[in-house]
Amino acid sequence: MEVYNTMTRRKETFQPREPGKVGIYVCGPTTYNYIHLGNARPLVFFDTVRRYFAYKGYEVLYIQNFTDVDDKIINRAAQEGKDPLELSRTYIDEYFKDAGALNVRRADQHPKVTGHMPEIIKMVEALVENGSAYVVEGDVYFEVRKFAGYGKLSGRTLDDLLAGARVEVDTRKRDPLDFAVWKSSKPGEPAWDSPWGPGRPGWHIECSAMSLKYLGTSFDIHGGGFDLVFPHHENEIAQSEAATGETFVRYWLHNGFITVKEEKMSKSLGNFFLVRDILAKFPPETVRFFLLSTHYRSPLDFDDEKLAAAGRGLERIKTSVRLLTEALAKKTSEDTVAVTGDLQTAIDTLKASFDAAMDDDFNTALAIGIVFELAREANTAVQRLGETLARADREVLSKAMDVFKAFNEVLGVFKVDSSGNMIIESVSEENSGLAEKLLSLIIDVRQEARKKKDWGTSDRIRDGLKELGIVLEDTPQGVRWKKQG
RNA sequence: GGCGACAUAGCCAAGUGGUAAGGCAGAGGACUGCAAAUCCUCCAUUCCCCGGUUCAAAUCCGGGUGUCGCCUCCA
Repeated sequence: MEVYNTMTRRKETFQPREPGKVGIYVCGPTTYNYIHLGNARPLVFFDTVRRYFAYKGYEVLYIQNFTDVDDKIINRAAQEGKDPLELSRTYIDEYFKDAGALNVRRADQHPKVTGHMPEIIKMVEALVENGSAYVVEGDVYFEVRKFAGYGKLSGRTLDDLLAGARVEVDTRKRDPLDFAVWKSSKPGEPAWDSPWGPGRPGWHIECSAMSLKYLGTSFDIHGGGFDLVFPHHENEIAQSEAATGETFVRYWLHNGFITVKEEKMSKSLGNFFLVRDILAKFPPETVRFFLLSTHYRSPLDFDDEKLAAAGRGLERIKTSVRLLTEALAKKTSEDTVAVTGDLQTAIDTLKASFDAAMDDDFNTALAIGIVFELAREANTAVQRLGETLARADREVLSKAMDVFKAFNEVLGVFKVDSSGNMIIESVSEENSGLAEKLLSLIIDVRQEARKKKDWGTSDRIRDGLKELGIVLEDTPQGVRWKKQG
């Protein structure tokens, strides 16, 4: 398995710290707003990474934090006249709603800054004690010149960084690039007691303290968006390695940006789209599918048209799963002549290709191409079937279904019900019972009209239902209906 | 100013030396009462431009052009 490591800027063979196990830490959101699509990309991507490791048989420990104390939260709370900690609690709840809709599994732990003050303070103390950090009037700064490797992740030297620096001059700092690991608090701000007086952690230190707590030193994978490379991850490395004397992380993975009209989607540009607003217009499967349809390190341009095109593609895959389900519901015949031989041959090849694609730095775009090929092979096979199903064919089709399920286990596009089947219909409302009965009544009436070749009535019903989002398909086996994807 | 990434059909997109995956859209055909769905066929002699290396380059090297990003909060 090969992964692209930002630290070395090339693909490397993945070798876990401990065989058969993988520890992953992903930087989660600072909770002062609903998440936007740019935030959703790393969530969905790293959820897929985690799923793939599990699929490969690894024991995965997956940690994603919430930064729930921070200047941005404090400012936002002040604007709204709310308590900062209350504000972040609210957005953490909302985060889980959006992430859950996108079928992102909960991490094994979701540590919060507020729950880890002792660990953070202890780490700051260690940095002060060994001379990596210094105290000024209740603030504690990390001294970048004391850490020889500073800049190794972002590939820049201190002088490079200084040359273009737009940092405000703070005469209390020994170097303009020194950064706060502990900040003294102003009256009214959330504060915790520390050896340096009341204050709160600087940005960066929480991820170091929490990842080390749950994963230990030299853990396997640390992930996040490319914009975290500098300064966030660079500073995490400096702090962590200065404190522990050991390599912080083995592999650094960073996802590219979502763009809008080719420009980065970001809060400061104001061109962001909230996940919940997008979900009001598109099914969550489509959004997840769209996010995975491009390699994670490439930029992904968002607009409604592109999302709609992704949705139409996804419809093909849904249809194929539906056709397979219907075929498997047929009665078994004693026929010994199998007609699905080609599918049989294709399955193993496609499965191997899928794994190879994912093994190559999580190439979900290629992997999705393979899912489409499986769909075509399965559709072709299903088309050759008669009224009943030979045993051999049943075996092949159910194997094909299993492969679809395995692919979905990794990509996570469709939610899965309690018996492990993919949920491909977006129906299942509470009152769907009545709705379905009404629908089947209407379909019966239409069938009677069709028998009488009353095409006027028949088409009027079909067109009318289409306007309501119900698509009817007349097949030799009867009428099939589905909700418009 | 410093550093870096990318440039493949109408659109999206994979492909790091061996002769252009896949999807959307489009055209034709099979099937259908008509549709829809599905299947089949077609849709880049060519991968931003110019040089070079090589038997062979979208893929490597040099130069150019363009777009984007980081250096400040951001996923």
